[in-house]
Amino acid sequence: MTTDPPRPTDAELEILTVLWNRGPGTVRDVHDAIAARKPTQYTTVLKTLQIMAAKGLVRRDETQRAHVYEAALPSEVTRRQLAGDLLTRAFSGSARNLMLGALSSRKATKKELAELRKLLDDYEKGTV
Amino acid sequence: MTTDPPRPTDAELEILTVLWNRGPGTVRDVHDAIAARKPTQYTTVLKTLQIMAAKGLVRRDETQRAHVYEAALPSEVTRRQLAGDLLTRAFSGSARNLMLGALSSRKATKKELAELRKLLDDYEKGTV
DNA sequence: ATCCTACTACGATATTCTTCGTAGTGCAAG
DNA sequence: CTTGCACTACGAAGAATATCGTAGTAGGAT
Repeated sequence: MTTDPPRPTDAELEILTVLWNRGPGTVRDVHDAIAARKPTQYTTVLKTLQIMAAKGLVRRDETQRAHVYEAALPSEVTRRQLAGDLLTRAFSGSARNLMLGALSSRKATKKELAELRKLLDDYEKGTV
Repeated sequence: MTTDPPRPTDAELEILTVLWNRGPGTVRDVHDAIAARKPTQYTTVLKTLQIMAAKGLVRRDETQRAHVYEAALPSEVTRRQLAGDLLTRAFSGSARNLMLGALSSRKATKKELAELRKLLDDYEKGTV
């Protein structure tokens, strides 16, 4: 039995987001995506990806000279972990209060509220 | 204009939770609450509270020999910050997906789902 | 006055996080 | 073959985190 990968750090989550959005990619791919938004050295991304591989957060395919990295877990699983973690640590398990915090952190559109209602319905039906 | 206090760390959040639940208290108070759940040295809590005071996460009343600490911000504000932060960093701003993550991290009761629906209604009415 | 206890202050350590520079290597172009 | 480039490996350093031990002090009890 292997242990679950630990909760990703901020920098790691940023990289995971790129891998989730674009699918598996090389360090170059990830770096380009991140450097487009903030100045970052190539080797910083490389090193972080190596650490993430050691932690089991990403898998690495070394058959090519430029290794190809892939998120070890689908975004849903990691997100569930993060949401559940915050729910426990900061909200004493109250989903209601977590949602309230999220909603009040910024304006929610009517469309989003409708989505949320539908989600509750689907959840109750077991559709999701 | 003062800067907002930074996002609390795990250990800091644990202490804030005690202060939110019990109101202002001494290091002794906080330590007793935490040590009841996991072995922790008194001075660890003391040191962390001192650091938190320096960061502005808590306020300190030194008029008594045993200083009295108080959360600098109400739980709602810090929680909003944390929820908003996770919403942005891990969920690309999708409240729907954050809620899905929270719900799927553990079973939700019928009562809780009702609470959530009511929250959406209240939010739409501006009641909350 | 002396002693004991509870308290604060603070240094120190180990670990993690984040970033970056340097060194080494394989490969393709000339 | 030689050169240059893109890539990996890795050490290092600085900041943040988390924990604990020691030293010093205030104040009440004897």
